[in-house]
Amino acid sequence: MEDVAREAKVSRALVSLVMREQPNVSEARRERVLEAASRLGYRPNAMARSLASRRTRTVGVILDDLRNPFFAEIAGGVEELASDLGYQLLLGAGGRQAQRERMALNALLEYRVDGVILVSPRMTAAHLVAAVAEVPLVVVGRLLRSIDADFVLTDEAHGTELVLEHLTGLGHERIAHVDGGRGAGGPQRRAAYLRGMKARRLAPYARVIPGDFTEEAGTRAAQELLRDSRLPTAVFAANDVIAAGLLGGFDRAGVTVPDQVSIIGYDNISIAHLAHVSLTTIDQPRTSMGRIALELLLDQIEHRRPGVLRLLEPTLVVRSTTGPPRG
Amino acid sequence: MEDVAREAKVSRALVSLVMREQPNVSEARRERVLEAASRLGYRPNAMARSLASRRTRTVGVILDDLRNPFFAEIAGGVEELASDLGYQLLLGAGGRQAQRERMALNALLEYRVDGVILVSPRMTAAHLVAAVAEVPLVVVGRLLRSIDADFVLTDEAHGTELVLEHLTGLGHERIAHVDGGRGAGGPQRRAAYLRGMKARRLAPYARVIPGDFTEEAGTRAAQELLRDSRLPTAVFAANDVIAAGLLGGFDRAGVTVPDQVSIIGYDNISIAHLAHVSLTTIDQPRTSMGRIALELLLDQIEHRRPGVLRLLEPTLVVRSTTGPPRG
DNA sequence: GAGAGCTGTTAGAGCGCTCTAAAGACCGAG
DNA sequence: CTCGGTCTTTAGAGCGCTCTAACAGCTCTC
Repeated sequence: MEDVAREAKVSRALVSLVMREQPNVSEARRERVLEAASRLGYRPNAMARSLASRRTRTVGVILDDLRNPFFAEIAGGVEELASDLGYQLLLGAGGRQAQRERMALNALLEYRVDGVILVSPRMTAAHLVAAVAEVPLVVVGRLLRSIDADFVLTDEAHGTELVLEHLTGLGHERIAHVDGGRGAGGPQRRAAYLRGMKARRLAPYARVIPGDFTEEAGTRAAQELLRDSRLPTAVFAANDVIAAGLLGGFDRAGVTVPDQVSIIGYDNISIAHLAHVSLTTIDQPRTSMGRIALELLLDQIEHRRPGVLRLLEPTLVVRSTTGPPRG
Repeated sequence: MEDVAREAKVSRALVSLVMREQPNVSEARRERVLEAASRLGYRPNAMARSLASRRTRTVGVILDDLRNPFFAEIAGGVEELASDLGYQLLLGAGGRQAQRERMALNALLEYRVDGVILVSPRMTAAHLVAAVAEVPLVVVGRLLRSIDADFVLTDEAHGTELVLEHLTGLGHERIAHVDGGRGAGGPQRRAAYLRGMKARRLAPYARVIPGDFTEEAGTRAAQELLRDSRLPTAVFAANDVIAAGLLGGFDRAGVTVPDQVSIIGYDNISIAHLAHVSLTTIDQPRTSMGRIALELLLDQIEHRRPGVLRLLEPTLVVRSTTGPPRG
């Protein structure tokens, strides 16, 4: 910067003003500075800028694992908007362990990110409270009323209702559910399923098969269901990956979908739309979730304010794995 | 830091030594400093540290799009190792546009990342040359002999040979190829396919259907093949997504896989292993590619040295979409 | 033509660290 | 007791920027 100032025969301060595109710089000098900068191949040092201005123009994102498309798609939404707005993304993965998650968060805080987006965090509420005291925070996919942060959620109850409406609309009554265990959304979907079945006077047909959001859980669930004398006419999987497992399990047993059993997933991850899978499912707008999370975060960075809850509506995507019941 | 020094009754310099875990600090003082730091909730400022030490302990990763599982999995590999080694990840996406890619790179350079990993970059060789002059660079999935950077590649020719060996081993001769256009790996796979067919005296049966690494390309290719009087007995898709499109297209036309036609993909992205898809394919070790890229980068950061080329071997994964030819 | 009120420019302190060089503490050897 | 050597600690100068306050040079008003 020193060199640019000398080259353009102005003060360092003026170079700074030009680089930050501040008003009240005469056109003549602005050009002289810009020209000198490009002649010298000057590249501003964001570290120094951050140190002096106490603003890094970076945001941190912490998620479970990039290899899980659900998380990658949320990160994709954040990235897209961030780069448009000139923010830089610092990424950390927690690998489903609260411990690693906290370490990743600490690392981000050392870099003085302007804000943090936590996607389905596993850490305890106490740790989240501590974090909120240090940095603007947006939590995606998990709600904690005790914490004054922003939350981005989809309406799991509504999504589950859409599932049940769709299936009962087709005439299904014996609807089983493969649940997702304690991961984000799992308990809510199970509870909403049980509530919905009861409300429809289908409680006697309700059946929850324990799972954990993995394909194997789906495969196992298919085997378990096949052991019974009579298959349910429809199965509601807690996510698409479980549904894919079910699809495979039934396929191998010669059970056709949707002729003998309907299958519906949740999330609408990219595999769901593949023509060959063509899974009926509930769409969670992952990219939007990421984008909205960042919007809230930046707003929070600008003006500290009470936490906000953004509830997004999931939608039903009907494809080929559901149809009317047979028998 | 000032406060910690005062609290522990030592100099700032000593606090710095302790925080960096340098040797030659007496046990007594080290503990006094550590205790003072935790009492004050001191968190080192990585920006200031980076500014003073001229090392940021961050690496930049630039890829097309996080929503593409192939890229997300490579990034996942980088992230995993980075967090183990105490490096922070700055992420940028180029969205398949050379222009955006360059902007993302510039942004990373302002943050003075210690090194950059470029995954299947689209920018011109000239821009890469310029980048290499400024920062240690590792390029994944693209080779440019004129550039003195590190490269991580898989052996596309070998992978394609594995495909042809597998198919001809099953007895196939009429093997078509749906190609990937100009994206990374596409031209290499097509060329190797044509070479391999010729070497096996199957050149008359060689047939390339133009595509572009998308599912639609696969669907269209299926339609095109179905218009012919006679189907090939096997189709080699330039990647798994194309293969999925083929699968769907044939499925809808009532053509069974692998009974009437075998299908083989490339990449082994996560959908490929799903029981219901069960795609025979070539595995590219994405996570390792990311990890190795980072290893090379860090090594390059330590000691500047001539560029290195790391060629990884792809492997064949036989699942259910290939079988012997019929008719 | 003096003062107020602009706009455009600058000096210089400071952001929170690292790093070099030098000083201080402590040891055994002479 | 002094000296050289090793180990530990410290002062202080940066790292490359921003930001405040002040200043210079205007125009406008009365």
